[in-house]
Amino acid sequence: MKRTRIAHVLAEGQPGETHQVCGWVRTRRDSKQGFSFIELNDGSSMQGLQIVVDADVPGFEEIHKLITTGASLRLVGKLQESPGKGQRVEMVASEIELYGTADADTYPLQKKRHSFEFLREIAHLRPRTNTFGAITRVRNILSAGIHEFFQTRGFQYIQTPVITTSDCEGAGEMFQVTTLNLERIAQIQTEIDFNQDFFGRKASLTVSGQLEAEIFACAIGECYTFGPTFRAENSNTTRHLAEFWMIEPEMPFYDLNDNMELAEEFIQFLMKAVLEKAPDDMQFFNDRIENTVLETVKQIAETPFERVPYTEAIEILTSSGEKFEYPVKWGNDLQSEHERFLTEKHFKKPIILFDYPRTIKPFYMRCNDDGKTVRAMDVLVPRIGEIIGGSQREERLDVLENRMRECDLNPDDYWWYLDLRRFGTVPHSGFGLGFERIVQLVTGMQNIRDCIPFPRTPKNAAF
RNA sequence: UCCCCUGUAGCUCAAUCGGUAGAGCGAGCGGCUGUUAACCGCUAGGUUCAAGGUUCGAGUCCUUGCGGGGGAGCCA
Repeated sequence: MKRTRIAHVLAEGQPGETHQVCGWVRTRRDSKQGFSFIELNDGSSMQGLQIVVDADVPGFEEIHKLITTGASLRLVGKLQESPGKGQRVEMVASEIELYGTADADTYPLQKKRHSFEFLREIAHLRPRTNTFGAITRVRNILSAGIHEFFQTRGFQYIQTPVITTSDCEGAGEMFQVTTLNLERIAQIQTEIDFNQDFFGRKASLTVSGQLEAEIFACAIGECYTFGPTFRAENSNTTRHLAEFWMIEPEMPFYDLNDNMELAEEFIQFLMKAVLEKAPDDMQFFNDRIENTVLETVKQIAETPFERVPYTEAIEILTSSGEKFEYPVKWGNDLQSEHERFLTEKHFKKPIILFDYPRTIKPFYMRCNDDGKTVRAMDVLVPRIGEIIGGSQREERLDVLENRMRECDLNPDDYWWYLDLRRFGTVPHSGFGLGFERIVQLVTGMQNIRDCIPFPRTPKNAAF
Protein backbone atom coordinates (compact mmCIF):
# COMPACT_ATOMS: atom_id res chain seq x y z
CA MET A 1 0.00 0.00 0.00
CA LYS A 2 1.25 3.45 -0.91
CA ARG A 3 1.88 6.02 1.76
CA THR A 4 -0.56 8.93 1.96
CA ARG A 5 0.76 12.27 3.14
CA ILE A 6 -0.90 13.50 6.29
CA ALA A 7 -1.66 16.87 4.70
CA HIS A 8 -3.71 15.00 2.12
CA VAL A 9 -5.53 12.89 4.71
CA LEU A 10 -6.46 15.98 6.71
CA ALA A 11 -7.61 17.95 3.69
CA GLU A 12 -9.40 15.33 1.66
CA GLY A 13 -9.62 12.05 3.57
CA GLN A 14 -13.14 10.67 3.93
CA PRO A 15 -14.51 8.44 6.70
CA GLY A 16 -14.30 4.80 5.67
CA GLU A 17 -11.16 5.18 3.57
CA THR A 18 -8.11 3.12 4.48
CA HIS A 19 -4.70 4.79 4.37
CA GLN A 20 -1.11 4.16 5.28
CA VAL A 21 0.70 7.03 6.97
CA CYS A 22 4.28 7.36 8.17
CA GLY A 23 5.90 9.97 10.33
CA TRP A 24 7.17 11.03 13.70
CA VAL A 25 5.26 10.98 16.97
CA ARG A 26 4.49 14.33 18.52
CA THR A 27 2.60 13.05 21.53
CA ARG A 28 1.03 9.91 22.87
CA ARG A 29 -1.90 10.01 25.26
CA ASP A 30 -2.97 6.78 26.89
CA SER A 31 -6.45 5.96 28.06
CA LYS A 32 -7.52 3.63 30.82
CA GLN A 33 -9.28 1.21 28.55
CA GLY A 34 -5.96 0.37 26.96
CA PHE A 35 -6.09 2.38 23.77
CA SER A 36 -3.83 5.29 22.97
CA PHE A 37 -4.02 8.49 20.98
CA ILE A 38 -0.97 9.12 18.86
CA GLU A 39 -0.45 12.43 17.15
CA LEU A 40 1.67 11.79 14.07
CA ASN A 41 3.38 14.45 11.96
CA ASP A 42 5.15 13.85 8.66
CA GLY A 43 6.06 17.45 7.91
CA SER A 44 3.55 17.80 5.10
CA SER A 45 1.37 20.09 7.17
CA MET A 46 1.28 22.06 10.36
CA GLN A 47 -1.39 19.85 11.88
CA GLY A 48 -0.69 16.24 12.72
CA LEU A 49 -3.03 13.29 12.37
CA GLN A 50 -4.68 11.85 15.46
CA ILE A 51 -4.56 8.10 15.40
CA VAL A 52 -6.46 5.87 17.80
CA VAL A 53 -4.58 2.66 18.50
CA ASP A 54 -6.54 0.00 20.36
CA ALA A 55 -4.75 -2.39 22.69
CA ASP A 56 -5.54 -5.38 20.46
CA VAL A 57 -3.75 -4.01 17.39
CA PRO A 58 -1.14 -6.70 16.61
CA GLY A 59 2.22 -5.90 18.15
CA PHE A 60 1.05 -2.72 19.84
CA GLU A 61 1.44 -4.00 23.36
CA GLU A 62 5.15 -4.77 22.87
CA ILE A 63 6.02 -1.37 21.44
CA HIS A 64 3.51 0.71 23.40
CA LYS A 65 6.05 2.18 25.83
CA LEU A 66 8.52 2.91 23.05
CA ILE A 67 6.12 5.21 21.23
CA THR A 68 7.46 8.44 22.66
CA THR A 69 7.85 11.92 21.24
CA GLY A 70 10.17 11.68 18.25
CA ALA A 71 9.72 7.95 17.52
CA SER A 72 9.02 7.04 13.89
CA LEU A 73 6.05 4.91 12.90
CA ARG A 74 4.19 3.37 10.02
CA LEU A 75 0.45 2.97 10.51
CA VAL A 76 -2.41 1.59 8.48
CA GLY A 77 -5.97 2.33 9.43
CA LYS A 78 -9.44 3.39 8.53
CA LEU A 79 -10.53 7.01 8.76
CA GLN A 80 -13.49 7.97 10.84
CA GLU A 81 -15.23 11.18 11.75
CA SER A 82 -13.63 12.35 14.98
CA PRO A 83 -15.94 12.37 18.01
CA GLY A 84 -13.47 14.63 19.80
CA LYS A 85 -12.81 18.27 19.15
CA GLY A 86 -9.85 19.62 17.22
CA GLN A 87 -9.91 17.54 14.07
CA ARG A 88 -12.33 16.61 11.31
CA VAL A 89 -11.12 13.06 10.81
CA GLU A 90 -8.92 10.66 12.72
CA MET A 91 -7.51 7.25 11.98
CA VAL A 92 -8.32 3.99 13.73
CA ALA A 93 -5.20 1.89 13.41
CA SER A 94 -5.29 -1.72 12.31
CA GLU A 95 -1.56 -2.10 11.73
CA ILE A 96 1.39 -0.48 13.43
CA GLU A 97 5.14 -0.70 12.88
CA LEU A 98 7.82 1.03 14.87
CA TYR A 99 10.66 2.18 12.61
CA GLY A 100 12.83 3.83 15.22
CA THR A 101 12.67 4.81 18.86
CA ALA A 102 13.63 8.16 20.36
CA ASP A 103 14.81 7.66 23.91
CA ALA A 104 12.94 10.19 26.00
CA ASP A 105 15.92 10.75 28.28
CA THR A 106 18.23 11.82 25.50
CA TYR A 107 16.01 13.06 22.65
CA PRO A 108 16.45 16.85 22.86
CA LEU A 109 13.04 17.84 21.49
CA GLN A 110 10.41 17.79 24.17
CA LYS A 111 6.71 18.25 24.06
CA LYS A 112 7.12 21.87 25.01
CA ARG A 113 8.28 25.21 23.71
CA HIS A 114 11.99 25.58 23.11
CA SER A 115 13.93 28.78 22.61
CA PHE A 116 15.19 29.49 19.09
CA GLU A 117 18.71 29.80 20.50
CA PHE A 118 18.54 26.26 21.81
CA LEU A 119 17.06 24.94 18.57
CA ARG A 120 19.94 26.50 16.62
CA GLU A 121 22.27 24.23 18.57
CA ILE A 122 20.36 21.21 17.30
CA ALA A 123 19.90 22.32 13.71
CA HIS A 124 19.69 18.70 12.60
CA LEU A 125 16.51 18.16 14.65
CA ARG A 126 14.82 21.53 14.55
CA PRO A 127 13.07 20.87 11.20
CA ARG A 128 10.90 18.46 13.20
CA THR A 129 9.34 21.31 15.16
CA ASN A 130 6.16 23.11 14.17
CA THR A 131 7.88 26.40 13.57
CA PHE A 132 10.67 25.08 11.38
CA GLY A 133 8.33 22.84 9.45
CA ALA A 134 6.26 25.90 8.66
CA ILE A 135 9.29 27.99 7.75
CA THR A 136 10.56 25.26 5.45
CA ARG A 137 7.23 24.96 3.66
CA VAL A 138 6.96 28.73 3.26
CA ARG A 139 10.55 28.90 1.99
CA ASN A 140 9.61 26.34 -0.60
CA ILE A 141 6.52 28.26 -1.69
CA LEU A 142 8.59 31.41 -2.03
CA SER A 143 11.26 29.61 -4.07
CA ALA A 144 8.70 28.19 -6.45
CA GLY A 145 6.96 31.56 -6.57
CA ILE A 146 10.16 33.30 -7.59
CA HIS A 147 10.63 31.01 -10.56
CA GLU A 148 6.96 31.21 -11.46
CA PHE A 149 6.98 34.99 -11.40
CA PHE A 150 9.94 35.30 -13.73
CA GLN A 151 9.18 32.33 -15.94
CA THR A 152 5.67 33.54 -16.75
CA ARG A 153 7.17 36.89 -17.72
CA GLY A 154 9.68 35.41 -20.13
CA PHE A 155 12.74 35.85 -17.93
CA GLN A 156 15.55 33.31 -18.35
CA TYR A 157 16.99 31.61 -15.29
CA ILE A 158 20.77 31.84 -15.49
CA GLN A 159 23.55 30.46 -13.31
CA THR A 160 26.37 32.78 -12.38
CA PRO A 161 29.60 31.46 -10.87
CA VAL A 162 30.02 30.80 -7.19
CA ILE A 163 33.80 31.13 -7.48
CA THR A 164 35.01 34.39 -8.92
CA THR A 165 38.37 36.00 -9.59
CA SER A 166 37.13 39.53 -10.06
CA ASP A 167 38.80 40.81 -6.97
CA CYS A 168 36.71 43.86 -6.28
CA GLU A 169 33.05 43.38 -6.92
CA GLY A 170 32.60 46.15 -4.43
CA ALA A 171 29.87 44.61 -2.30
CA GLY A 172 31.76 43.78 0.84
CA GLU A 173 34.44 41.48 2.21
CA MET A 174 34.96 38.23 0.32
CA PHE A 175 35.77 34.68 1.39
CA GLN A 176 38.98 33.51 -0.20
CA VAL A 177 39.03 30.21 -2.06
CA THR A 178 42.36 28.43 -2.17
CA THR A 179 43.97 25.01 -2.41
CA LEU A 180 47.27 26.31 -1.06
CA ASN A 181 48.48 24.61 2.10
CA LEU A 182 48.24 27.56 4.42
CA GLU A 183 49.79 25.78 7.39
CA ARG A 184 52.92 24.97 5.42
CA ILE A 185 53.13 28.41 3.89
CA ALA A 186 52.89 29.99 7.31
CA GLN A 187 55.98 28.06 8.35
CA ILE A 188 58.22 28.53 5.34
CA GLN A 189 57.44 31.81 3.64
CA THR A 190 56.02 35.25 4.29
CA GLU A 191 54.83 36.13 0.79
CA ILE A 192 52.07 34.19 -0.93
CA ASP A 193 52.43 33.48 -4.63
CA PHE A 194 48.92 33.18 -6.04
CA ASN A 195 50.36 31.89 -9.32
CA GLN A 196 50.78 28.63 -7.41
CA ASP A 197 47.12 28.58 -6.42
CA PHE A 198 44.45 26.49 -8.15
CA PHE A 199 43.28 29.20 -10.52
CA GLY A 200 46.69 30.82 -10.85
CA ARG A 201 45.35 33.92 -9.20
CA LYS A 202 43.48 35.00 -6.13
CA ALA A 203 39.92 33.63 -6.10
CA SER A 204 36.91 34.18 -3.87
CA LEU A 205 33.31 33.22 -3.33
CA THR A 206 30.88 35.49 -5.10
CA VAL A 207 29.27 38.42 -3.34
CA SER A 208 26.89 39.09 -6.23
CA GLY A 209 26.02 37.70 -9.63
CA GLN A 210 25.02 41.07 -10.96
CA LEU A 211 27.93 41.82 -13.25
CA GLU A 212 27.63 38.40 -14.87
CA ALA A 213 23.85 38.75 -15.10
CA GLU A 214 24.36 41.99 -17.02
CA ILE A 215 26.33 40.01 -19.61
CA PHE A 216 23.33 37.80 -20.27
CA ALA A 217 20.76 40.57 -20.03
CA CYS A 218 22.68 42.31 -22.80
CA ALA A 219 22.46 39.20 -24.96
CA ILE A 220 19.37 37.12 -24.34
CA GLY A 221 17.05 39.62 -22.71
CA GLU A 222 15.44 39.62 -19.30
CA CYS A 223 17.06 37.14 -16.97
CA TYR A 224 17.47 36.37 -13.29
CA THR A 225 19.78 34.53 -10.94
CA PHE A 226 18.79 32.72 -7.77
CA GLY A 227 21.73 31.31 -5.92
CA PRO A 228 23.98 31.39 -2.89
CA THR A 229 25.93 34.49 -2.06
CA PHE A 230 28.75 34.96 0.42
CA ARG A 231 29.81 37.95 2.47
CA ALA A 232 32.69 37.73 4.91
CA GLU A 233 31.55 40.76 6.88
CA ASN A 234 31.82 40.50 10.63
CA SER A 235 28.12 41.20 10.94
CA ASN A 236 26.35 40.14 14.10
CA THR A 237 22.76 41.15 13.53
CA THR A 238 19.34 39.59 13.15
CA ARG A 239 19.33 40.55 9.46
CA HIS A 240 22.70 39.31 8.15
CA LEU A 241 24.14 35.97 7.14
CA ALA A 242 27.57 35.11 5.80
CA GLU A 243 25.94 32.71 3.33
CA PHE A 244 22.55 33.62 1.96
CA TRP A 245 20.48 33.25 -1.19
CA MET A 246 19.92 36.15 -3.48
CA ILE A 247 17.65 36.78 -6.44
CA GLU A 248 19.06 39.16 -9.01
CA PRO A 249 16.94 40.02 -12.06
CA GLU A 250 18.60 42.02 -14.81
CA MET A 251 16.65 43.59 -17.68
CA PRO A 252 17.77 45.27 -20.88
CA PHE A 253 15.88 48.36 -22.03
CA TYR A 254 14.45 48.95 -18.55
CA ASP A 255 14.87 52.36 -16.98
CA LEU A 256 14.63 52.98 -13.24
CA ASN A 257 10.84 53.35 -13.36
CA ASP A 258 10.44 50.01 -15.12
CA ASN A 259 12.78 48.56 -12.52
CA MET A 260 10.75 49.91 -9.60
CA GLU A 261 7.54 48.67 -11.17
CA LEU A 262 8.97 45.17 -11.51
CA ALA A 263 10.30 45.13 -7.95
CA GLU A 264 6.92 46.14 -6.55
CA GLU A 265 5.04 43.63 -8.66
CA PHE A 266 7.52 40.92 -7.66
CA ILE A 267 7.18 41.46 -3.92
CA GLN A 268 3.42 41.66 -4.10
CA PHE A 269 3.31 38.47 -6.13
CA LEU A 270 5.30 36.61 -3.46
CA MET A 271 3.10 37.93 -0.64
CA LYS A 272 -0.03 36.74 -2.44
CA ALA A 273 1.51 33.35 -3.19
CA VAL A 274 2.24 32.72 0.47
CA LEU A 275 -1.19 33.86 1.65
CA GLU A 276 -2.87 31.68 -0.91
CA LYS A 277 -0.73 28.55 -0.65
CA ALA A 278 0.15 28.37 3.03
CA PRO A 279 -2.84 29.70 4.98
CA ASP A 280 -2.34 27.29 7.91
CA ASP A 281 1.34 28.09 8.28
CA MET A 282 0.63 31.82 8.02
CA GLN A 283 -2.03 31.54 10.69
CA PHE A 284 0.48 29.74 12.89
CA PHE A 285 3.05 32.51 12.43
CA ASN A 286 0.41 35.08 13.29
CA ASP A 287 -0.75 33.18 16.39
CA ARG A 288 2.58 32.07 17.77
CA ILE A 289 5.41 34.14 16.31
CA GLU A 290 4.33 37.68 15.50
CA ASN A 291 0.73 38.83 15.79
CA THR A 292 0.93 41.46 13.07
CA VAL A 293 2.44 39.32 10.35
CA LEU A 294 -0.78 38.46 8.51
CA GLU A 295 -1.85 42.07 8.48
CA THR A 296 1.57 43.19 7.27
CA VAL A 297 1.78 40.64 4.48
CA LYS A 298 -1.75 41.39 3.32
CA GLN A 299 -1.07 45.09 3.36
CA ILE A 300 2.12 44.73 1.34
CA ALA A 301 0.28 42.51 -1.13
CA GLU A 302 -2.43 45.09 -1.75
CA THR A 303 -1.09 48.57 -1.12
CA PRO A 304 0.84 50.39 -3.84
CA PHE A 305 4.37 51.18 -2.66
CA GLU A 306 5.20 54.82 -2.02
CA ARG A 307 7.95 56.19 -4.27
CA VAL A 308 10.07 58.84 -2.68
CA PRO A 309 13.16 60.55 -4.06
CA TYR A 310 16.03 60.53 -1.57
CA THR A 311 16.03 64.33 -1.44
CA GLU A 312 12.35 64.39 -0.52
CA ALA A 313 12.93 61.73 2.15
CA ILE A 314 15.58 63.95 3.71
CA GLU A 315 13.09 66.81 3.82
CA ILE A 316 10.45 64.61 5.44
CA LEU A 317 12.94 63.48 8.06
CA THR A 318 14.27 66.94 8.89
CA SER A 319 10.80 68.46 9.18
CA SER A 320 9.31 65.51 11.09
CA GLY A 321 10.21 66.83 14.53
CA GLU A 322 11.34 63.31 15.38
CA LYS A 323 14.50 63.03 17.46
CA PHE A 324 17.10 60.83 15.78
CA GLU A 325 20.32 59.56 17.26
CA TYR A 326 22.13 60.22 14.00
CA PRO A 327 21.79 63.54 12.19
CA VAL A 328 19.84 63.70 8.94
CA LYS A 329 21.87 65.42 6.27
CA TRP A 330 21.72 65.40 2.48
CA GLY A 331 24.65 63.36 1.26
CA ASN A 332 24.68 60.95 4.20
CA ASP A 333 23.31 57.47 3.90
CA LEU A 334 20.08 56.92 5.79
CA GLN A 335 20.46 55.12 9.10
CA SER A 336 18.27 52.21 10.18
CA GLU A 337 16.29 54.52 12.45
CA HIS A 338 15.57 56.87 9.53
CA GLU A 339 14.41 54.07 7.28
CA ARG A 340 12.23 52.66 10.01
CA PHE A 341 10.66 56.04 10.66
CA LEU A 342 9.79 56.47 7.00
CA THR A 343 8.34 53.04 6.39
CA GLU A 344 6.81 52.31 9.81
CA LYS A 345 5.68 55.68 11.07
CA HIS A 346 5.43 58.20 8.27
CA PHE A 347 4.13 56.22 5.29
CA LYS A 348 3.16 53.05 7.18
CA LYS A 349 3.76 50.90 4.10
CA PRO A 350 6.58 49.75 1.84
CA ILE A 351 8.45 52.58 0.17
CA ILE A 352 10.88 52.82 -2.68
CA LEU A 353 13.56 55.44 -2.19
CA PHE A 354 15.38 56.47 -5.35
CA ASP A 355 17.89 58.93 -6.79
CA TYR A 356 20.51 58.67 -4.06
CA PRO A 357 23.63 60.84 -3.83
CA ARG A 358 26.34 59.35 -6.06
CA THR A 359 28.93 59.58 -3.31
CA ILE A 360 27.28 56.86 -1.25
CA LYS A 361 26.49 54.43 -4.07
CA PRO A 362 28.61 52.05 -6.17
CA PHE A 363 30.23 52.80 -9.50
CA TYR A 364 27.83 50.94 -11.78
CA MET A 365 24.74 53.04 -11.06
CA ARG A 366 23.65 55.43 -13.76
CA CYS A 367 24.48 59.10 -13.14
CA ASN A 368 21.68 61.62 -13.29
CA ASP A 369 22.04 64.87 -15.20
CA ASP A 370 22.08 66.90 -11.98
CA GLY A 371 25.63 65.66 -11.41
CA LYS A 372 24.81 64.82 -7.81
CA THR A 373 22.59 61.74 -7.80
CA VAL A 374 22.43 58.29 -9.34
CA ARG A 375 19.50 56.16 -10.48
CA ALA A 376 19.53 53.92 -7.43
CA MET A 377 16.55 52.48 -5.63
CA ASP A 378 16.04 50.76 -2.28
CA VAL A 379 12.80 49.03 -1.35
CA LEU A 380 12.14 49.38 2.37
CA VAL A 381 9.52 47.40 4.24
CA PRO A 382 8.27 47.70 7.81
CA ARG A 383 10.18 45.71 10.45
CA ILE A 384 12.90 44.42 8.09
CA GLY A 385 14.16 47.60 6.45
CA GLU A 386 15.97 47.24 3.16
CA ILE A 387 14.80 44.21 1.25
CA ILE A 388 15.78 45.19 -2.28
CA GLY A 389 18.63 47.27 -3.57
CA GLY A 390 18.90 48.04 -7.26
CA SER A 391 19.55 50.59 -9.95
CA GLN A 392 19.55 51.52 -13.55
CA ARG A 393 23.07 50.65 -14.75
CA GLU A 394 25.45 53.16 -16.26
CA GLU A 395 25.56 52.27 -19.94
CA ARG A 396 27.79 55.15 -21.13
CA LEU A 397 31.39 54.00 -21.45
CA ASP A 398 33.12 57.28 -20.66
CA VAL A 399 30.89 58.08 -17.70
CA LEU A 400 31.39 54.58 -16.30
CA GLU A 401 35.17 54.77 -16.60
CA ASN A 402 35.21 58.09 -14.81
CA ARG A 403 33.02 56.72 -12.03
CA MET A 404 35.39 53.77 -11.57
CA ARG A 405 38.34 56.09 -11.10
CA GLU A 406 36.27 58.20 -8.75
CA CYS A 407 35.69 55.05 -6.70
CA ASP A 408 39.42 54.16 -6.78
CA LEU A 409 38.85 51.20 -9.06
CA ASN A 410 41.04 50.31 -12.01
CA PRO A 411 38.95 50.14 -15.23
CA ASP A 412 41.42 47.58 -16.62
CA ASP A 413 40.24 45.08 -14.00
CA TYR A 414 36.72 45.36 -15.46
CA TRP A 415 37.65 45.20 -19.14
CA TRP A 416 34.93 42.66 -19.92
CA TYR A 417 32.31 44.68 -18.06
CA LEU A 418 33.33 47.76 -20.03
CA ASP A 419 33.15 45.77 -23.27
CA LEU A 420 29.39 45.56 -22.74
CA ARG A 421 29.39 49.38 -23.09
CA ARG A 422 31.99 49.38 -25.84
CA PHE A 423 29.97 47.10 -28.10
CA GLY A 424 26.24 47.59 -28.56
CA THR A 425 25.55 49.18 -25.20
CA VAL A 426 21.93 49.46 -24.06
CA PRO A 427 20.18 51.02 -21.12
CA HIS A 428 19.43 48.34 -18.56
CA SER A 429 18.46 47.85 -14.93
CA GLY A 430 18.28 45.26 -12.21
CA PHE A 431 18.04 44.65 -8.51
CA GLY A 432 18.99 42.21 -5.78
CA LEU A 433 16.65 40.68 -3.25
CA GLY A 434 17.81 38.81 -0.17
CA PHE A 435 15.83 35.58 -0.07
CA GLU A 436 16.06 35.05 3.69
CA ARG A 437 14.84 38.57 4.28
CA ILE A 438 11.67 37.77 2.37
CA VAL A 439 11.32 34.61 4.45
CA GLN A 440 11.83 36.71 7.57
CA LEU A 441 9.24 39.22 6.41
CA VAL A 442 6.47 36.74 5.72
CA THR A 443 7.08 34.47 8.72
CA GLY A 444 7.52 37.22 11.28
CA MET A 445 10.63 35.46 12.56
CA GLN A 446 12.80 37.85 14.50
CA ASN A 447 16.17 36.38 13.60
CA ILE A 448 17.30 35.65 10.05
CA ARG A 449 19.35 32.73 11.40
CA ASP A 450 16.08 30.88 11.83
CA CYS A 451 15.00 31.58 8.26
CA ILE A 452 17.61 29.36 6.60
CA PRO A 453 18.14 25.66 7.37
CA PHE A 454 21.82 25.95 8.26
CA PRO A 455 22.85 29.50 9.10
CA ARG A 456 26.41 30.70 8.66
CA THR A 457 27.43 33.66 10.76
CA PRO A 458 30.73 34.74 12.31
CA LYS A 459 32.00 31.89 14.54
CA ASN A 460 29.09 29.68 13.56
CA ALA A 461 29.00 26.96 10.89
CA ALA A 462 28.52 23.86 13.00
CA PHE A 463 25.93 22.17 10.80
C1' U B 1 34.27 45.66 14.88
C1' C B 2 31.75 48.85 18.85
C1' C B 3 27.90 49.39 22.91
C1' C B 4 24.43 46.94 26.30
C1' C B 5 22.47 42.42 28.44
C1' U B 6 23.30 37.36 29.58
C1' G B 7 25.45 32.13 30.95
C1' U B 8 22.15 28.05 37.33
C1' A B 9 18.71 20.61 36.50
C1' G B 10 17.37 17.67 29.82
C1' C B 11 14.48 22.63 28.56
C1' U B 12 12.49 27.63 30.34
C1' C B 13 13.67 30.38 34.41
C1' A B 14 13.99 31.91 40.05
C1' A B 15 17.42 32.45 44.27
C1' U B 16 16.23 39.27 48.78
C1' C B 17 21.83 42.73 51.42
C1' G B 18 27.34 38.06 49.91
C1' G B 19 24.92 33.32 54.28
C1' U B 20 22.24 25.44 53.48
C1' A B 21 20.64 25.92 45.10
C1' G B 22 14.47 26.13 43.96
C1' A B 23 9.99 26.06 40.64
C1' G B 24 7.44 24.88 36.15
C1' C B 25 7.86 21.87 32.02
C1' G B 26 10.22 17.34 30.44
C1' A B 27 11.68 12.21 32.27
C1' G B 28 10.64 7.52 35.47
C1' C B 29 6.79 5.13 38.45
C1' G B 30 1.59 5.06 40.01
C1' G B 31 -3.51 6.98 39.43
C1' C B 32 -7.50 9.10 36.34
C1' U B 33 -9.48 10.15 31.56
C1' G B 34 -12.46 9.99 23.85
C1' U B 35 -7.69 12.34 24.94
C1' U B 36 -5.62 16.60 22.19
C1' A B 37 -0.16 22.31 25.55
C1' A B 38 -4.46 16.54 29.04
C1' C B 39 -4.94 16.20 34.45
C1' C B 40 -3.43 14.42 39.86
C1' G B 41 0.42 12.16 43.21
C1' C B 42 5.38 10.38 44.15
C1' U B 43 10.65 9.93 42.64
C1' A B 44 15.23 10.93 40.40
C1' G B 45 17.94 14.85 38.40
C1' G B 46 23.35 20.27 39.90
C1' U B 47 31.55 20.75 39.19
C1' U B 48 25.81 27.37 39.09
C1' C B 49 30.36 28.33 31.35
C1' A B 50 36.05 28.29 32.43
C1' A B 51 40.37 30.21 35.01
C1' G B 52 41.98 33.45 38.65
C1' G B 53 40.96 37.14 42.67
C1' U B 54 38.35 39.63 47.13
C1' U B 55 35.93 37.40 51.61
C1' C B 56 35.15 33.69 57.61
C1' G B 57 31.82 32.52 53.53
C1' A B 58 30.70 33.71 46.24
C1' G B 59 25.37 31.36 41.86
C1' U B 60 25.68 36.59 43.66
C1' C B 61 31.29 41.18 43.90
C1' C B 62 36.11 42.04 40.73
C1' U B 63 39.55 40.57 36.39
C1' U B 64 40.37 37.72 32.00
C1' G B 65 38.72 34.22 28.43
C1' C B 66 34.82 31.51 25.83
C1' G B 67 29.61 31.04 24.36
C1' G B 68 24.60 33.22 23.58
C1' G B 69 21.14 37.41 22.81
C1' G B 70 19.81 42.57 21.54
C1' G B 71 21.28 47.23 19.30
C1' A B 72 24.79 49.89 15.85
C1' G B 73 27.88 49.82 11.47
C1' C B 74 28.33 47.08 6.66
C1' C B 75 24.44 45.37 3.40
C1' A B 76 20.44 41.82 0.79
